[in-house]
Amino acid sequence: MNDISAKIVSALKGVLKETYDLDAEAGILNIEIPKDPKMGDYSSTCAMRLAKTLHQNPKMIAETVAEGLKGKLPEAETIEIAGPGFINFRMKKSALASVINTILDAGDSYGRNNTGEGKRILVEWVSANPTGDLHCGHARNAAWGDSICRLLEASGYDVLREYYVNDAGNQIVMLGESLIARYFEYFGKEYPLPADGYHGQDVKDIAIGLAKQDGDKWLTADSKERLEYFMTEGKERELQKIDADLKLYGVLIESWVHETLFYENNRARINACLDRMNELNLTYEKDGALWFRSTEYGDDKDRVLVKSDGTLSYMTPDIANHVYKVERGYTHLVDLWGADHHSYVTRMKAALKALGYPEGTLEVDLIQMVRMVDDGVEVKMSKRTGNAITIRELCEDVGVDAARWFFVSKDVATHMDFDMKLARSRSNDNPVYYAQYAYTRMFNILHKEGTPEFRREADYDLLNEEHETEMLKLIAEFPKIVAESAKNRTPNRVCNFCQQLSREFHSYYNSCRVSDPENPELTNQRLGLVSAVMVTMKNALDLIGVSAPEKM
RNA sequence: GCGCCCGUGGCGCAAUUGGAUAGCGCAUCUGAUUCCGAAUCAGAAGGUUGUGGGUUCGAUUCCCGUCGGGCGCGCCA
Repeated sequence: MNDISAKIVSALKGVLKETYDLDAEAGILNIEIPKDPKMGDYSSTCAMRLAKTLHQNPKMIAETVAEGLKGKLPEAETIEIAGPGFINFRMKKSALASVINTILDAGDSYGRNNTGEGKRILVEWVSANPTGDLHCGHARNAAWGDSICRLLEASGYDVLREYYVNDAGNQIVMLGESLIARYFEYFGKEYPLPADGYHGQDVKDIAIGLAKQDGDKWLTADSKERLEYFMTEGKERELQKIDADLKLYGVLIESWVHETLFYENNRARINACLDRMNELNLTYEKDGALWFRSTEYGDDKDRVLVKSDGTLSYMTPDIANHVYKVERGYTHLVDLWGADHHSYVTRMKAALKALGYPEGTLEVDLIQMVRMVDDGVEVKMSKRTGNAITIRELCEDVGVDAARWFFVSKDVATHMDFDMKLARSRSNDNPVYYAQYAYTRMFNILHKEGTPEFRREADYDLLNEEHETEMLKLIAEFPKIVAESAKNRTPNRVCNFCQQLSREFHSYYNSCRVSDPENPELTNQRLGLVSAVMVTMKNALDLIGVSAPEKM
């Protein structure tokens, strides 16, 4: 909500109270920008929304409300009724332009809002097994999650960015065995490489690194001790690479929670969960295994917690993981999982519900599959390594900005083809550059030799072009867009916003000259507008992890 | 078979969360640089929102059916 629409809302609220003795809720008073600017700058649908409760024709309500608004909204130039009961407001130019100073005062923090204040939210994402490099399937997850965190932070939430490291399962044993095999190979010795082990070049490289660092002492070492060592080293080195690749990709993780944490002290945290579940009569024994009665909480079958051989199913430590999040004071949990794990959502929600946490504690965004396509052909493997294309390769190939824009601009609920040829192209086909080019154009205007220095004004009354009005309305919407994108976790809307603002600006640039020596007054006001648009654009791009270049 | 997700111009995506004549890019056609960078702009053409019903002032959006595509239905992780 910006200053202007806030004023409209409060005026409407007052009138509804006076004439109908009605305390209208926020949803009813929602202010919109009409698609067609001819309708007005802002519009309210409250008359239509109230038709039922007031038992009146929406058009009549609209007329009554418009009548009541007379003299109460000095910022409005005209208030008109249209269609089935829209109330359309055309604002005075100076009222719309007041947002310029608001933005220039706020600077980097323009767009920040307090809609999430007091809410503690833990976002867990990426969470790939530390057994290999992150590939482009993870890249969609990583970009989306990071943008969600940026949006939540900008909206005042207390956010923790977390990565869950699956380092307790059999896959780490396989990693250790695979490394040992490659280590032996380096010294020309035989050691069986497990069939379901890791055969890629990346694992080989780690083994070679260890061989160079430690020499051949592990060839003859105690086998148990050796496996322990290669597992730990392998995991650590894989995690370092993952961390480095995420940083390269502009993704920040603050907290790494290892699955092994829950196994510490004889499974202390896991057993505490299991004890709680037993006490609540949520479990039973069958065929030598311990089961969770998840069907009583909406699942289609009961799930095994402790297998008949005494080891734990994947879910069990993960329940402890989620309990641990809540224990640290996070009341809202968000997980980003691959869509192939969708059945797991019901299971985990069931567990949390059964343990007594309120409904809605956990929300899961499922990320649909990505196909990498280059020039119309699906690319399954990287030519260089024989494995899936890694995030690092993707960044080197198409650039961080293009990669992140492409992944964030499409709703993760839809299947996606990532067009590498398009992402790579430095041409007008590529939507990233459209937005970035708008930014460099603005920068150029302001920093061109001979452009006078902008002086802040009390009133910007000369900005009468239609494009100017449209841009003012758009940049005024930005904090609302940030707030809603954070709440709904839809960073793709920020991409749309960047596109829209760029389009408006490019169009303006071609129809009006900003810097006009003949008219210093108008020039100064336009410089103010361009500065404000520039601040907004930079902040918007930052939310999706895309840079705002001054030169291209 | 059951469950979850997705169907919007030729292609890729939007649509202010139920609002007005469904928008944008690519591709196609026509134009625009003596002037802040043409990685740009202006215009034309292109649609029964997969399909059939329902809910209401109003549906791309919500509900039910149906068709098509993807994914999942382990004491794997």
